[in-house]
Amino acid sequence: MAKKAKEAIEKNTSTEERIKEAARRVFTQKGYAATRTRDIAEESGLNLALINYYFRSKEKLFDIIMLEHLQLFIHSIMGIVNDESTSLQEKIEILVGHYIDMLIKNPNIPIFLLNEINADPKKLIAKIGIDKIQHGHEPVYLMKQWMEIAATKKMANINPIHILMNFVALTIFPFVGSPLIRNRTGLSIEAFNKLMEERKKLIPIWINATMNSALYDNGQ
Amino acid sequence: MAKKAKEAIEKNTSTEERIKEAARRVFTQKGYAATRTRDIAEESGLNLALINYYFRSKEKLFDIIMLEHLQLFIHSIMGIVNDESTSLQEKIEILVGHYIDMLIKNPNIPIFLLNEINADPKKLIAKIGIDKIQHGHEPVYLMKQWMEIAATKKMANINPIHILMNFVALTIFPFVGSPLIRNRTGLSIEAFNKLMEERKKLIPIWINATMNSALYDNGQ
DNA sequence: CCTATTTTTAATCATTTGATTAAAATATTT
DNA sequence: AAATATTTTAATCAAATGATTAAAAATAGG
Repeated sequence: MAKKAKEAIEKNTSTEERIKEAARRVFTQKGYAATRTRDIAEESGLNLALINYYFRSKEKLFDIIMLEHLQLFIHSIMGIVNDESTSLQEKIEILVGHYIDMLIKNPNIPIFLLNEINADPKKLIAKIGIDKIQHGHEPVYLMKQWMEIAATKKMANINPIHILMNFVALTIFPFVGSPLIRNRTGLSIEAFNKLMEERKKLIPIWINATMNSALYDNGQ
Repeated sequence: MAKKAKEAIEKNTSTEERIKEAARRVFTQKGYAATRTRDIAEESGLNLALINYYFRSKEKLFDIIMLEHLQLFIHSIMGIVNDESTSLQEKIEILVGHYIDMLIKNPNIPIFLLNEINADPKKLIAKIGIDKIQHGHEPVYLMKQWMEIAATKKMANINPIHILMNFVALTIFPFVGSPLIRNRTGLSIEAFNKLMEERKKLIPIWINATMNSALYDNGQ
């Protein structure tokens, strides 16, 4: 372990970490199939053989990046959805804010994840058991609150999956469609991000509106 | 042109068409980078060399499929958005119905398109000029109607891009996230499609609700 | 400073993959 | 049916690509 100490000291620039950072950028941008190990070597400025020296194979390195991304998406919100001190409405506001902040920093993670999941759903589920993403299986407190409100008939008589889909769609889709949206509208990245900031406030209002509107419009 | 006549007769099963059909399936499922010309040969049950014989290269064949998909998405709705006999509200209902029907038949086209656009936005715009998708540049009638309603202050004081994003997100995103949604909820394809059918009616209501709700909630 | 260990490098390997070719098979024309 | 044109096949090529190796360089420990 000659270099272990050195790595610990200058952790930020250890060879292993530099490869991972480069791999994260390239894999996330281009996807697994379009990424060459040589792209990662070039992006990191390191020798090609070091990738296999540190990570054994392209696939093993990819799995690490994929797991990181999945955790960033799911693990990071567990504290929010299980917080017993916030209301459902507050949780929605906090979640939207959390995700939009994260997506402004990492705008191409959603399309990366969705594409890789689509490429081979079974393989991904099998390889990266949900256990590794979700810590434990405690029932999510958010769900409990949801059920309570649904029971009081304050919520419209529609499948809650619709509301969940709407939440995810309204929050994440703009980033998935960002290249197309920006091309068609001529928006700069800054202008686009400003719109996303606006959505932090708008989406919770919209979610509210959709839940209530269906209550009336659906009844007839 | 010895076989041209034969092709014309049994158009459905001409070699060229069989390759294109196989290519459509494989490219749409796996994307350009992950697709091997051998996959297409195997899927079509035809000899590998025939792909190059009929289409010169993998890339040329891919371009054809990509153009078809883009047209399916954009060209097919031109009649709807330019119809002067329908109201804005009616147009939204018709568009949602049109897209959901199309997406139930072709559920993995959106993730395919979004991924390829993301992979290299400039290349795609350059290669397949918008001209080929959009016939002419007549101002879309839907836009005119939109502006009129916006001018009468019937619409909330938010950037119309938000509403457009919401429309696309609510309609398309569930299909993009389908593998994940179905895995997490345990829904069968049939049950999932039934939910999508429900959304034909729900999304126009929601779009309406979001436009109006923001009017009030945003004012303070 | 010397030795052992770890890390890095350049060269190379074995497959994979897009594409080509020449011959065989099939269809069309006369 | 013979001659011609077209389509299909099997074999092969050249480049790209993931991975390995042996030697060189750098580092750590005594």
